Amino acid sequence: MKDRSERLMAIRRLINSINISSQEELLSLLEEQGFSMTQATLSRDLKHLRVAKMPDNEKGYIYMLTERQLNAPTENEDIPITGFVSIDFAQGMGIMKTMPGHASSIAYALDNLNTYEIAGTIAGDDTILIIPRDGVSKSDLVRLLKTRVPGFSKELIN
Amino acid sequence: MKDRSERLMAIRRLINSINISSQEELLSLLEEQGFSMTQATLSRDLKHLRVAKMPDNEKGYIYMLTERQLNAPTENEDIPITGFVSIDFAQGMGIMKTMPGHASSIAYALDNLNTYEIAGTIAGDDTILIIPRDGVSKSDLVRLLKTRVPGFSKELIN
DNA sequence: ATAAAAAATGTATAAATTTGCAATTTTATT
DNA sequence: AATAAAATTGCAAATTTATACATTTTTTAT
Repeated sequence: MKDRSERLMAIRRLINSINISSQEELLSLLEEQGFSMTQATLSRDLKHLRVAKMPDNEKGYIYMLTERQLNAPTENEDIPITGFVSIDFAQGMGIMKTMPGHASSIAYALDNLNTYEIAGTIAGDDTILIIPRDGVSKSDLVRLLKTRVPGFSKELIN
Repeated sequence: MKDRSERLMAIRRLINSINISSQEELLSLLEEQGFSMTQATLSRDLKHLRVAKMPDNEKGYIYMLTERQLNAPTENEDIPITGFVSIDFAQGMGIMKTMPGHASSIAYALDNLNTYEIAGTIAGDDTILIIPRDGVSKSDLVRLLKTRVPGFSKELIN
């Protein structure tokens, strides 16, 4: 069985690319991709991802990613980020190490995720300070990264 | 009993100002305001208004106006429009008569409703051509105006 | 004004979604 | 590695929402 973060990422992708009108429908799609779970878990996942359900002319009701809606102009795809080395946590903040010179481009990509959890970032040359919003825990942040950043894995966490 | 358009407008206002998590809850609020209806009708109203339900940290789930979300930068309040005289329909389009010189400001306000139904407007001096999107009927348009434009009443329709 | 057509609504029910609880799995700590 | 703490999940039940159908109301056309 694949892991939860992969599943959350898959859910985002599906909702972004297909108009889906029920959890049962989404569940089938996920099962086709090798995920195994119950509808109850899916309900919790959708809540976690802040997925909204809205009326739609064609399909009656469809699921939508809400971060995207909130930032209409910019496309909000999962941004490919390369060059990070590791991440650490201290003082309630994330300290991400990158390859030399890569910090600002990665920080830019992180900013563009336009996610609730990250209040802001500050980039030097090979280090990024990630400032989480109040109430956001280390594990929230880790989960976010695993969910939104392809290639991000737990091996990078110190 | 008040009429449907008033009710739709009231629903918009409530959803905009309060975080509401269920139709039953909204139903009570509406009843306090003198509306009388069943949950089934409310469900249909919400679908009609394209109201989405999305996860929320505080209340679990809340209803949201989706037009607003889609146009984050501009606030999307009901815009007070004064100076219109009457509206007519021909060739599938709306022809709105206004007081002299008022056409362009009203057209501007209409554009800023950012509503699905209206594809665009063209304003002269005292006449506005309202071009509905394909598939939008005269009554859809009338309902929209009654719903979004305070003071708009059926007496103005020719 | 009357008939025909379209729209709106309630009732009852079906469908969809959320959640409490207990159990399992994962993560952190000593 | 062992234990404690936290997170994830399934199951079943409760809650919430949508809708088929019949009926009433409103609109449109004659």
